[in-house]
Amino acid sequence: MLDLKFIRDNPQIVKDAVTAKGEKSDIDAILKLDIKRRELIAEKETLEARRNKVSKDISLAKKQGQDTAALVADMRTVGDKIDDLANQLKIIEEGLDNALLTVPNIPHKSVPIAHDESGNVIVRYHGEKKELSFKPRPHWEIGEILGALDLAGGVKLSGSGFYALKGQGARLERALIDFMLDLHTKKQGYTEVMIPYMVGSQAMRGTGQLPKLAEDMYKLSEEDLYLIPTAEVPVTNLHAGDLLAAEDLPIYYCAFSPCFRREAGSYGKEVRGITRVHQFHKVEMVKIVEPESSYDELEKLVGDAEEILRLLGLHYRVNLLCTGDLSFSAAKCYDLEVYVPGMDTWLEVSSCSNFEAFQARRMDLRYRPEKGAKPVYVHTLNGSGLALPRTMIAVLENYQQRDGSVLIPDALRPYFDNKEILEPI
RNA sequence: GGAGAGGUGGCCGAGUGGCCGAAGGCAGCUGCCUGCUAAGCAGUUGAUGGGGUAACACUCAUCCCUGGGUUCGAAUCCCAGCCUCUCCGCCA
Repeated sequence: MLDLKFIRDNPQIVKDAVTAKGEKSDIDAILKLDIKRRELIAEKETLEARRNKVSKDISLAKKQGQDTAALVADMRTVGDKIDDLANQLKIIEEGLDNALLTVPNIPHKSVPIAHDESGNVIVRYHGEKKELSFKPRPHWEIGEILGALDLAGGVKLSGSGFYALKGQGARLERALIDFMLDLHTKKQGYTEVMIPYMVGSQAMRGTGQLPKLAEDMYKLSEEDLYLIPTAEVPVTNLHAGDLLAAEDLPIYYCAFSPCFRREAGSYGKEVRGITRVHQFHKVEMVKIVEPESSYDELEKLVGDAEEILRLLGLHYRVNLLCTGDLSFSAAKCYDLEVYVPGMDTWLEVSSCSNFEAFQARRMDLRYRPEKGAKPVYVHTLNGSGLALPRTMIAVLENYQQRDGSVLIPDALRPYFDNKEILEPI
């Protein structure tokens, strides 16, 4: 959510941002509502001031035994008018709030302006494609050979878009999770948290999933609860409504969680295997920082995610998203994409974003820069570190051998009983 | 799920339907004082929104869990909901 005052003072900047992100949001309507709102406030408060004064007069007059019937009757009509104005104001403010929730965040100056993903900029590559002396298999074939992946089992249980891991596959995922969490907590300074996997609509609104992405989430019919699409939601909202002290910042959290996504409207090319599924695991990093440092923190965050890929020996690239590809809430975002030879494509395994004060304002998360100073909204960031299915794909497809066995990356072996290789079963 | 208690400022905590934005304490800030530190003394310190200002100042309104209601007037009375705690039941 943007500051209403900012929109009032910089309507053109906001309109440009709406256009650049390809969103629909009627800024002029917001400005009109804002004017109407302030008119109503002025009118209502004038009457309230009068009522407050006269009510005191009534109190005094009564003590002196004077007749107050006329004043009371008068105030009754004033009270009715105030109620009427309050009702009008409520309607206007509800409209205004709803409209404000549809205004996207403004892209940072360093974000390239373009309509679609063709405007994204690859800022760097790491490593290079593995030279394989045979035709690489896609991960679903490797998973079959290893007895690691049970696609049919997932479908049987829950329908398309669900899968099961078995044996070496399940074990490999557990090793990856442990490896990532250890790196974040022991080396990179993150505090591990475990959080609920269902959250209320207010939390979803806080991080910006609602109202826009309601169709992409699973919702319980009996309660006001949604299954989380990412740990970003509960972890960031842990501090919703808080007023933090300067020395509390920066806060670095990491969390392992399942993620649930309806992927409404997605179709086609990615249905094979486990690149796009309704439920998957992810390790997520969340940062709550002071505004001045948030862009430095974003670069560090990307570096922390990259470190995982480097330690796993994977070939990847860093993609700076252009305005048209940037999500609703983000001001700037880098995607990490890893090369997978079996599918011969780049897979997005991490998305690292700076939301500036956009989420903080929605969830009312502030801090006091120094003693006695006014509270200020913090900046929030998050990044995957990493999404598990695609990391699995990357390991399987990049470390596969001619016979279908898969070498375990060195960094992972301590987390996998010092095993070196996954053998066909 | 059943029975009771309670939800007040950064934190703890008092509160009679009208001089309550709210006592008191802690923490914070500003002075003073003690050769450091601790203690002590005096003063000061809420948020949000409107108006106002170059910016302050100033000013008005709202806010005592949330939402309704009663009243000229509600932190205070009534209703509903949410949450916390204690006891009981059930349970991985």
